[in-house]
Amino acid sequence: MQLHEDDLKMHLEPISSDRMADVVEMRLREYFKKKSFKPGDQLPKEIELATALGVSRNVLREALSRLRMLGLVDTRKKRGMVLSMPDVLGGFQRVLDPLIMDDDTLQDLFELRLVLEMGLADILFISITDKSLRELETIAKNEVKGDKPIFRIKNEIAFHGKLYEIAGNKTLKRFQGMLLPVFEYVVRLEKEFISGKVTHRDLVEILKSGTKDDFREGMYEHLKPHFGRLETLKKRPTS
Amino acid sequence: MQLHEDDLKMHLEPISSDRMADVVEMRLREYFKKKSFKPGDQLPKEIELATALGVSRNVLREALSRLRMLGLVDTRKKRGMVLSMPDVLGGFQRVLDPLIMDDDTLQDLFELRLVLEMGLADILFISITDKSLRELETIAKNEVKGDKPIFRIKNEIAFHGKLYEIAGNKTLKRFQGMLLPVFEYVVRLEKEFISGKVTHRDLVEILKSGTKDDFREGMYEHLKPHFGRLETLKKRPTS
DNA sequence: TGCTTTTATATGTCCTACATAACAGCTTAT
DNA sequence: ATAAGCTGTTATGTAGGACATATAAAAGCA
Repeated sequence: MQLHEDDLKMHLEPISSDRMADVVEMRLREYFKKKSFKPGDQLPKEIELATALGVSRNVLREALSRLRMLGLVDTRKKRGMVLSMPDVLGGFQRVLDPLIMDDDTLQDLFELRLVLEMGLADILFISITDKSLRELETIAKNEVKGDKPIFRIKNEIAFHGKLYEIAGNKTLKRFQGMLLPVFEYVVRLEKEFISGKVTHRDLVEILKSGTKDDFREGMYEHLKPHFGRLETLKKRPTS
Repeated sequence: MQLHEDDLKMHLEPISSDRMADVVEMRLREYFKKKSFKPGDQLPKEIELATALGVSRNVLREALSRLRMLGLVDTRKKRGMVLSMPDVLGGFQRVLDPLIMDDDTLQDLFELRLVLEMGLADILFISITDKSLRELETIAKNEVKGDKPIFRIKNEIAFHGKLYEIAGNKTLKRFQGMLLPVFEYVVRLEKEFISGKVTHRDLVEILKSGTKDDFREGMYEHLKPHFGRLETLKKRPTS
């Protein structure tokens, strides 16, 4: 039944949600694509677009405002509009508030973080250098111990963020940084934080002299409490 | 010189990009948070918000249009506005066009997909059942062989998508589905596609009787050409 | 009480007007 | 002749009013 519903949603989009701005936004995006505009290219003026689409400048501007928000178009007075390179994570960031997400999505993002951490190993081992390893070690050794959540979050962001940085992937680093608060939120919902047996310092040691598989195993142990939680959750049919 | 520029960017944010709609959007989001509105809660009327913020209804509506796009607010005539649960991936999806991304981001997303595939193993092994394994096998066995890219993409989406489905993570499945076209775009840019030695059917066999580590190794081999490409890319300083 | 009609109201759309920034072309001073 | 300054043009940014439309709530009716 659930699958059937999803299938319906996939093929049958809700008909005209009655908002012109929605349609205009879509049409504009299609237009840009069809004309294969590239970043930097000049776009027609507002009035031209509005009349061409048969809507008021007002509605057009509502749609443009969206595209501007996403960084897809850039507008300056007199100079007109140009297509530009959007920030891929911008739209994601604006919506990532744990308080306004449904539980399933919250759970999905929780798992997403685990997937990222576990999957990072391969790229990490390709990119790591002695220098970056030393920097990581410094971070791990400077960690402030204490039960206070603020410290733990700071440590987590610093250490794991550094891992992504070493992997040389700015987008991934930002992504993970955005995901962490959600992750912490879920953890705190459930129960008191139980730390894994493998610490950040242990992970550094593994990186120094261990293999890729060792690291994966270490990371798994580091995240073990969370995986444990998953196991009890996934086995029994949710909702 | 490049580093100097980055340093400047870090400390000197561009001053007020001058658009009221940007400010209003931010202020509204702050307001919702401060009042700790939850999905379903009624929001003030447009006019009230506009006068409170000291802007025209026009500007306010531009900001609201953005929030509506993200699914953050829902508006109906007469009924007013209510806060609602946004689609976390909606904003991401709207921006995911390989043609308008810079090369670094493209590369980052390419790697992201690899990370996801490699990191999925743990959750996969927690969630997999006999039934889903049979379904996966059916997909792998029905694959149409042929050099045509269309078939390859379809197979990839079907098979790997099923993996995420088995993992029981709808968000992740959607996410991966959105990432795949970007991935394929990068692959096709580089050179002719070289298939890994481990096929989808092999992966199914591993899932049947192998361990988690076996599966990871298999997946790595399946994606080997891409990892190989990464290695040559990451070793030499990129730009 | 239960159904229908009316009314009030908040959003959706359009229009006009003017402010503002930036470019282009001209003028002027050295 | 070149550089500096002035001026008009132009496209976006903002404001405010007007009306359409859907719909919740109230009033009217059986």
